[in-house]
Amino acid sequence: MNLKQLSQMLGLSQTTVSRALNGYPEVNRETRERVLKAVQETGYRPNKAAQRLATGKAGSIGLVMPTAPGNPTDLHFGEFLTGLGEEALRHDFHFVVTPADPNDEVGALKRLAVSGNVDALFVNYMRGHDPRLDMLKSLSMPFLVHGRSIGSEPDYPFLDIDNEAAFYDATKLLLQLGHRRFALLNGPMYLDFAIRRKNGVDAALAERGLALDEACVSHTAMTDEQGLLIMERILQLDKRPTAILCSSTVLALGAVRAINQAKLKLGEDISLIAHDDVLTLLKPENFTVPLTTTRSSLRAAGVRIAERLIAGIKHTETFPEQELWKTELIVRASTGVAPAE
Amino acid sequence: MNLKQLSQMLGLSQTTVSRALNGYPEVNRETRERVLKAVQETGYRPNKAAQRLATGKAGSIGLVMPTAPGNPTDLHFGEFLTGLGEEALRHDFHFVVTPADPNDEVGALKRLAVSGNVDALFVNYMRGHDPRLDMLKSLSMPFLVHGRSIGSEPDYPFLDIDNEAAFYDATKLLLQLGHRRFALLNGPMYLDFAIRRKNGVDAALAERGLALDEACVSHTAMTDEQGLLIMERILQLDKRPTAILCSSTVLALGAVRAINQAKLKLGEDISLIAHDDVLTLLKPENFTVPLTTTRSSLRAAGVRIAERLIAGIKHTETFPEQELWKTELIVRASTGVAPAE
DNA sequence: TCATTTTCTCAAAGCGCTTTGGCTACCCAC
DNA sequence: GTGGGTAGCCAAAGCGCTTTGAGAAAATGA
Repeated sequence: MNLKQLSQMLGLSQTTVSRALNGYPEVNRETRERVLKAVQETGYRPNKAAQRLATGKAGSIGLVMPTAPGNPTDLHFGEFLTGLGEEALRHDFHFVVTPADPNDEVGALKRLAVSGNVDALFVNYMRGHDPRLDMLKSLSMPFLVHGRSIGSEPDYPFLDIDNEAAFYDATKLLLQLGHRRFALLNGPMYLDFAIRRKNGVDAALAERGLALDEACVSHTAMTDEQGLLIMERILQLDKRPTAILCSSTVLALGAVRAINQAKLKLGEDISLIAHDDVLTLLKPENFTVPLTTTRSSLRAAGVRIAERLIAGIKHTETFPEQELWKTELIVRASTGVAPAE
Repeated sequence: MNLKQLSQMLGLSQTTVSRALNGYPEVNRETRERVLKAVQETGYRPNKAAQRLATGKAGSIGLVMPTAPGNPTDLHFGEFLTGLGEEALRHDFHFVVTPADPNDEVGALKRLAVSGNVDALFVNYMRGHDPRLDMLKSLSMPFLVHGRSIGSEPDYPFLDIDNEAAFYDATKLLLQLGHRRFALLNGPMYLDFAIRRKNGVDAALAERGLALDEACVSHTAMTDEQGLLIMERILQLDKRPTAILCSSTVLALGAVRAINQAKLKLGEDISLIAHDDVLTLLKPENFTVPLTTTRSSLRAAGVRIAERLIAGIKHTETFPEQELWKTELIVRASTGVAPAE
């Protein structure tokens, strides 16, 4: 069933039927009702590809899903997607998800953009001096960045959390509790958020004339396995740190396991603060010793980003183009006074 | 840059350029190379919507993502999506993901199908007597079901794991270890896999003249919170079960927490077997007491399903239309001899 | 009453691609 | 030298929709 058939059935022109469906004013009320009724009965749905071709709009948001054989599933991605979906649902939007090798994200994004089946693009996993930014700016298509790109002119629309402040505050808290030796379990070094978080830690330590020991800083994928491995290594250091900062509760999961295995008491022998993306599965309060965290909901970010992208497509974007969310520092039992030397 | 411009630039007709690009034989080798070079230089990409309209094919797989405000993110969905993506990447396919309220999956699926921007459909979270099946069969579009639908004629293409056998075997093992009182922490009752798993347990118990106590069977969302709650309740029963079966390691995560809190020893005071979807984050071997599991990789299923769907679209499907994967029963430390009465 | 506006409808063009069917050379064989 | 075959190219139709520009009918104003 297509427009032609439907209009023949009704004895109307395609024009009129199309207008009736799209809410144009120049259609008689009776006629419109007749059309709507016929649509109900026949179950007619306009062909999206044709609509897209004719209008240039398709009600869809494009995004690249980094994936490679063997790579672990990213919990954070799923949580974020849930947020996007929640909002897209309200507007009858859908996503076009292009899987891409993490090393070819710029290529994948370009293909997606020129393919002509998305109205807007979204990018995340931002890197320092991210090459995708120039490409996005050259396109005449709305886009939104989750995160930022240190080293690039901040003249693009983004939503980010204040990673530097989050880790500055967390470090400050630990300093106040008397800790002097710190470790940082961070995400991959090339990612923007990892850079900023480290900057936050560095800044807070510098104020006290302290610095991170290189042996106590790691930049890895954010899996619990990595957390375990690195923490095991760190715990074997001569002068082991008493304060641990983790870039994700997923890393913390492994780190805590290592701490337990070493028979150390979390919150007494060793303190830990993790960044909490509010992952459904991994609640910091559900750890045997509830974790102190810096918190910011990834899912909420997804909702907000979908909201802004859709507004951008409909040209109703009135929100500020750049948002920086503060994180909350929530103190639970994994932080305590530094043990005596 | 579109076909018309490109062909004018080359002094060729659109036909010839199109043919050159799509590998048709009736194009001179020289001409083809000239075209390919021009494509390189101009960065021309065919408009997908137009291609779709002209050919009816779009290189995309449609799927519905169940989501509702407040609903927890489903870890299993993400893991599966990773698998789909991994395979789609190899064939330059993408997904069109429509978020939908879990109560309107059939409607969402229909919209997706008639929208004309997917070549094939995929459905999961199958229910008993699933209403989507009739709809799918009436469509002339390839589709594939992950799971099955008990109560419906099995005349549709599917990939499923042998849930009944998995839980039959697991129960059998526990029986052999001397257990007599069982509990089952299952997924939602209306879902096919939950029904079959319960059937498996029932069958194994029946062989010994035993049966599940209704108070020891739960049907809930598969979150760790639910696992905790239910396990806490079960542990307070007068004659508490000594053997626990869990439909997911996520449920087991909560259940184990309850067991620990009750100061019971897993594998001694109480035994537990969980189904392991091989979630990246939740490895059964990483539990404090490694879990005995029935294992089948959700991600591998994703890869396989993408493979079959794409083959179906390209009309090269030669695989069996219906696949039933066996699960592995892997014994670790969470199962032990039943405690003396 | 006629001119003018308003209301409703339509035919046709166009979005960017693929594909059908036809056309022109050119070659070969008899 | 004619007929048939093949290689290589093209014009035009068509996919299903939206939108432009225009026209007929009805309503309005003087």
